[in-house]
Amino acid sequence: MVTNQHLDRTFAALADPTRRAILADLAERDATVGELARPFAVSRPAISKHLRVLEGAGLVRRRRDGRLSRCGLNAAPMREAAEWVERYRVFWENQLDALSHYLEQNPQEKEQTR
Amino acid sequence: MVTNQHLDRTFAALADPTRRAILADLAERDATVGELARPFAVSRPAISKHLRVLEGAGLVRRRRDGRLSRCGLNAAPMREAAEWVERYRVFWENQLDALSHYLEQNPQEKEQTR
DNA sequence: TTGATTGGTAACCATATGGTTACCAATATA
DNA sequence: TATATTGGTAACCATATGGTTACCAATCAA
Repeated sequence: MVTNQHLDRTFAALADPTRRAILADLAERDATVGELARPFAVSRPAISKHLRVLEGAGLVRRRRDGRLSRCGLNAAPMREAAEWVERYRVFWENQLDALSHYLEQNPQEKEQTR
Repeated sequence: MVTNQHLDRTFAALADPTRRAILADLAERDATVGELARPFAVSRPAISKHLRVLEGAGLVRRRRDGRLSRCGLNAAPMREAAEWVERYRVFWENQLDALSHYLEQNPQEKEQTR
């Protein structure tokens, strides 16, 4: 496998609803871990783990500020994920189930891979 | 949690490199399970499991044709995923990441090294 | 009809994930 | 200084994931 672990981690991070909600929060303002945890019915260690996953994917940056941990969004890794998915847009827009149709229109793009 | 299980399953399906490679294959042509398994150094049951995950996410359709199982791409579920990620484009395009956010709100700390 | 091909299921294994409670370290504050 | 707040770690648990081998059912072909 040619593993693109960046992409693995980004998609995996986005696969959890709590983590997507955390990212949505951070898109509006930086926040402390406590502020991020408040809306959720889970313990702080659980949020801490989610933040570690998000940090591992590079989507969140944490910096200690006194006893507070301030978190901020870093959307940069999403770019690659967006680009990966974008290549399939032609399929969902034109109801093309297989590339036979696609190749009729774009024979030069045959080498497209992950 | 407001769980969007569609999105959960789509992102989770995309988080595995073998599954992304299968989708890339299917973007070029419909294929049987055996054809899909050939490039990979894993057993057919493993591919079968990956296909079940992809089917569960609605990304692959399987239909039995004699003793062959023909698989086809259905990119439709990627649309929602693409839309979700798209909302963050402004962040990765304008470098509105955690650090610049933070510095906008805390200009006195600009001279700190990282 | 016999045998090879295709692909699915069963059972199992190791590891990862997402959650918990209990506790600890550091920091701010009365 | 004593205490409350913040958030991290440790240990544990249940379940999911990704892989294996062994086997089975169906179908195609000699």
